[in-house]
Amino acid sequence: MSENTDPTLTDQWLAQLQTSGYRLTQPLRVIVDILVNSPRALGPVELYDLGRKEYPRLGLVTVYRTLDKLEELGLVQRVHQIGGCHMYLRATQGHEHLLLCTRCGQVCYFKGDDLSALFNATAEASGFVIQEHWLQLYGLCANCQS
Amino acid sequence: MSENTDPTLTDQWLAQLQTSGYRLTQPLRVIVDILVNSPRALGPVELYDLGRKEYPRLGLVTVYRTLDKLEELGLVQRVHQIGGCHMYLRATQGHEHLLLCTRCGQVCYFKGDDLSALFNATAEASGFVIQEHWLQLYGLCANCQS
DNA sequence: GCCTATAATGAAACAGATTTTCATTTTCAA
DNA sequence: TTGAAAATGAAAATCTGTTTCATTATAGGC
Ligand SMILES: [Mn+2]
Ligand SMILES: [Mn+2]
Ligand SMILES: [Zn+2]
Ligand SMILES: [Zn+2]
Repeated sequence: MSENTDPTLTDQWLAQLQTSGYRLTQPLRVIVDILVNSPRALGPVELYDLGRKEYPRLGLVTVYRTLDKLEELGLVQRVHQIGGCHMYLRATQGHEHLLLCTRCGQVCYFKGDDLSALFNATAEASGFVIQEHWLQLYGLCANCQS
Repeated sequence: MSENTDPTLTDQWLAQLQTSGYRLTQPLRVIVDILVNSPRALGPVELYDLGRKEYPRLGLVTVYRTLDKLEELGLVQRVHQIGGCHMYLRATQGHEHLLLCTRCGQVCYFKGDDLSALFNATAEASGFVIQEHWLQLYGLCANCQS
């Protein structure tokens, strides 16, 4: 196990996985522990490399399968990268959005956007019925500003 | 050439490509014409199939290379799909965002979001300097509501 | 604690998307 | 018109992600 700075959240995830009918295996525990404690989004291969430090015979296939389970349960979400494919990150809680550091990848969760006026105006102008919105901010974290 | 409903914009793109040092080839013209006139985002293979109707010996590699050029010049942008890889679309002009139909893919460009209050509050709370934002709305277009 | 049904794993093969290589063709400025 | 250089397209290579299947680990019943 790594330093496990947040055992409570790890346990919550494991409990939810078990409740949902999944078995708690060693590879699963390792992957959950890494994701819960990561300050930034991780790609499958990154997660695989980190995971093998804890559990050397981990397979990349298991990483993909575990990410699918966690995404299905809403515990992680995809973060789309500007260039290519996406990475995974602890999901936002309720109505939160992401603020990502463009230099180090540090992620910050925020809430408090009220876009209803914009939605109404846009719906009226376009004739669309608006169902969802997707908002993400980019910037420099406190560390990376120097 | 297809029906070419907007020759002016096609010409603008070609002029900008030429100014940037690119040669105006037949495959390039075909791809630009399709993208300028598309009402929805297209994937590379879709674009390839459409392109071959106009220019049968078009290669898929050329589609990829042309999309790179157009993206580099800011003429097209990627649209991230919920599941996997992205598609390409005429880029927004200035400060516009996208509203996409979840059923037929129809795209609508809109402007008028004022998120400055949110940016200020979030910057203060997080210590980040905010550089960019990414906002995309999803809904049902007028046609798809029935 | 031991046993067993079955879920989960990982190696290998497969599939799909994108990139690289390289010989040939096309563009465009002289 | 000509030729240097850019662009093209076929084929091979690379990278991601998925499927298959034999083996292993888990959880629940004893
Ligand atoms: Mn919101
Ligand atoms: Mn994406
Ligand atoms: Zn940073
Ligand atoms: Zn529609």
